[in-house]
Amino acid sequence: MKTSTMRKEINAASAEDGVLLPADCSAHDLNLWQVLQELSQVRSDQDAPLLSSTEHSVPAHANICQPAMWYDVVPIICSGWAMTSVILPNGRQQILSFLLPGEIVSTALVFGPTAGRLVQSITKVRYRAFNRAEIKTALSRHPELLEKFSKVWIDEKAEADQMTIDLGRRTADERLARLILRLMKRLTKRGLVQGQTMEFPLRQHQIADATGLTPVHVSRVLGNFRRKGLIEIDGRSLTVLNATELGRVAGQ
Amino acid sequence: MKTSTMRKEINAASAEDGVLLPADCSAHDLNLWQVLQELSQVRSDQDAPLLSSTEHSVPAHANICQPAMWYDVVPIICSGWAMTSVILPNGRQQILSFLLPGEIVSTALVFGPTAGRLVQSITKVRYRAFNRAEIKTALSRHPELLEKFSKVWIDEKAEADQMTIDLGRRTADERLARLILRLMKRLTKRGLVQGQTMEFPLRQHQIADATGLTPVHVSRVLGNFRRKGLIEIDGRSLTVLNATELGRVAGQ
DNA sequence: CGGTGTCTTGAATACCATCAAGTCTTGTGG
DNA sequence: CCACAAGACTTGATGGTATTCAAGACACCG
Repeated sequence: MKTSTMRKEINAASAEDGVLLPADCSAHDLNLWQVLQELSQVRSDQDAPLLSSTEHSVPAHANICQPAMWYDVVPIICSGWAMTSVILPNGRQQILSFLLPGEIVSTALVFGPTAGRLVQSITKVRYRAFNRAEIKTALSRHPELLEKFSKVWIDEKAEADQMTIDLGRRTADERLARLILRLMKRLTKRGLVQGQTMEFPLRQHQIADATGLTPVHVSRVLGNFRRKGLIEIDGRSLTVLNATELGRVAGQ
Repeated sequence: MKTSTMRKEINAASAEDGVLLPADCSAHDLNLWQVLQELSQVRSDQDAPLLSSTEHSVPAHANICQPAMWYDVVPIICSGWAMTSVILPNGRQQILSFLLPGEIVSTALVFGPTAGRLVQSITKVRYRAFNRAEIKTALSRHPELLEKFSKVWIDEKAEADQMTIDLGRRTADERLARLILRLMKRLTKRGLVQGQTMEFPLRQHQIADATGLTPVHVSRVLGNFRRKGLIEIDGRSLTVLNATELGRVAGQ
């Protein structure tokens, strides 16, 4: 639960800038933002920042990183939704993860470039690009940063495992119910859920590419959910009307 | 096709100990074994080893780690095949990864226990259990160890991503062809493939649980592969007879 | 105002699952 | 050593879930 003052901040912020972290990304410790932010302000003897970074802003549906050019850069989402995906030669696409405010594109990216991955914005996105080499050296010098990274890594791995389980062993109904519930959980941690309502900027074809289904079938299943009174989708926001039943569909 | 001498070597090695790394796990640098091995032998001033570890041996189809007890231990496979999986309440099972000689169960395990995962041996397995706290401190003190870990981490992530793509966007034929080719690639790196033949101790129901299919359908597809002259399965070893065509089925 | 992208709905089809029976192997105890 | 049970694999018949193809409604945008 959160106070009404917080709600106001979020609404004010999202009005012009899409989804924002409260207090502009730095007021919680669930992600790397805080630590990196602090380290960016620590200065060495020569008065140079320990970690340099540049801020970028891209519109919705733009590329943040392309398969071809994998610079020496580690982007962290500041506001908005993004996603990482792979496009197969035959045109099929698989979304590997959705990236929410405060999340790093991939912890593996800190240690080396990744080939073939596409990182795209879903909403308008602001992100901060750190230098890989700098993060690497900071990581071996600051144990608390490594500690923080390992936590993110564990979360990332857990998410990936859930994805694998969903795709391998669950029905379409279960996958969609779980996607909704897991996104809500992640957004809740970041203070981005109001009651049972959250921003939900995903197109159905993106949901399909994340759950291994077709857009047509996603439409059918979500239609059923709506008719059964489980959820309500209104514009670009989603409300869970019957959380217990939705949890039952998701398999507890 | 395989020569008779090659087959003999494999058989000789596997006769008593299952699949072994050449020179007992320490002769290559693709995994953590080498580094951890060396660190185990480095001794501090008090003459205590830097990293302590205990060696274990379990028969085929035994539990190495259970969901309930996730000790402060990080196991690394020394010889044999193992797997990590999750069992859902309704009895369905999803295998998250196969573990080959030299591989760590999960890099995330170094930083904290993981709930709900099952690690089981497939063949007879020898593994070495390291202490988590010791690895953690060693990791922050020895940059080359962190460097090595990050490489393993990247590989692990790449494997997990491929798994997701396979389950989400590929047909049964593609999944099975790719599983075979990727296992062969990993075994080749470890010097465990002779020509086109490798040890292949997987049961079809395990292949099914890894690829999100049913055992029945795995049987059909593998039967087709055999009839088309793509592979040959003989006892517990697999030979790729037509690598180019199998690659084509896998989608390049 | 046409064009494009998104979503919905219907009908037919494909892929894989389920059910079921049977063979063969493996292991175990009499 | 053989008999028997249990597990592993194969194959056929049938069914269900999700895909594919197709058409139409609706909103948004230049």
